[in-house]
Amino acid sequence: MRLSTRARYGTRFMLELALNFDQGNIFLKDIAKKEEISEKYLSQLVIPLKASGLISSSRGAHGGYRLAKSLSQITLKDIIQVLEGNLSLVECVKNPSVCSRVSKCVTRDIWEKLDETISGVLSSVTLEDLVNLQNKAN
Amino acid sequence: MRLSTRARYGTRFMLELALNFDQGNIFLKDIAKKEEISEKYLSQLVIPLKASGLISSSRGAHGGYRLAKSLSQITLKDIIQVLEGNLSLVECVKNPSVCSRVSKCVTRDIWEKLDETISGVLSSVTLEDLVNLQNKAN
DNA sequence: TATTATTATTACTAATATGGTAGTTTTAAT
DNA sequence: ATTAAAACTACCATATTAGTAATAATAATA
Ligand code: FES
Ligand code: FES
Repeated sequence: MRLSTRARYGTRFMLELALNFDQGNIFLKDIAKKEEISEKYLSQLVIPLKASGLISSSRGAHGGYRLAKSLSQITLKDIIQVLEGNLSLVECVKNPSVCSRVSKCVTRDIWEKLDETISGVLSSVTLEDLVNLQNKAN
Repeated sequence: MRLSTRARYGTRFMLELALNFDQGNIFLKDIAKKEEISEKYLSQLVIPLKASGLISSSRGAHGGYRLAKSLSQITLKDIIQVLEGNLSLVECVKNPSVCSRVSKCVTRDIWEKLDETISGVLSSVTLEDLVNLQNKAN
């Protein structure tokens, strides 16, 4: 029950974009250095983030990445969902066909409740919140 | 971010023990059959459950497993903690030494909050609750 | 227009975790 | 002694995770 490095690194990438929201395009290279994340690995994570419309990019010199929405419109749930694929702790909660026991399985009801709780927390935290936390810390 | 089969199978094993709390020792073999779980695999999961004091066992003929505490004293958190080792979604929350960035990392605060929320839900559900849910369903 | 700096794409790989199976030994009741 | 169960030990196949490497496409600019 671990959050993948994809989700964690991706969140930190998004936070860096948020902290530099008014600076135009930011180089992936710079974020990788600042956050101590492998540049090549990070460049994989950015693909689904772009495909989902959370960020946009420009190629070539003076290229880079930027948020495609305002800080308050991007939640942790958005980011993690894109990078982990499916937020559910247990496959059969969102995809009942994988379990033959769905109708008689009490534990499934609990996993479902847990999923909803986690989603609730993640969707309540926006990039704006993270930026505010960061600023308060400094 | 998936709950392991260890945790899920183990929970179902514990639920079966709970449903038969007054029947004395229950054979692992019978639970494995009823819950459609590999007998050999399940026999690995009971080792930590026994070591943690949640269940006890008897060998030999007329042996088997039984809960070592009352239904209301065993929570899902107890069970999953034993089978997953560490409930934390992110290693550095409970073990700060693994991350060099702990002091300046805002995301860690969020992961910590999320951990607490999950623990809260899991420790609020006892085997007694599961048994009641099961009985209501039938 | 050649150069340069960036993102984009593709392919591979090492390490670890997961989800098992198989066989043997110990124990306790009959 | 026999039998039926848990306990222990060892192994294994597969999937996932985390990462590297090389190359192509693109866009600014000198
Ligand atoms: S865990 Fe899927 S139905 Fe029980
Ligand atoms: S994730 Fe461990 S300190 Fe940021």
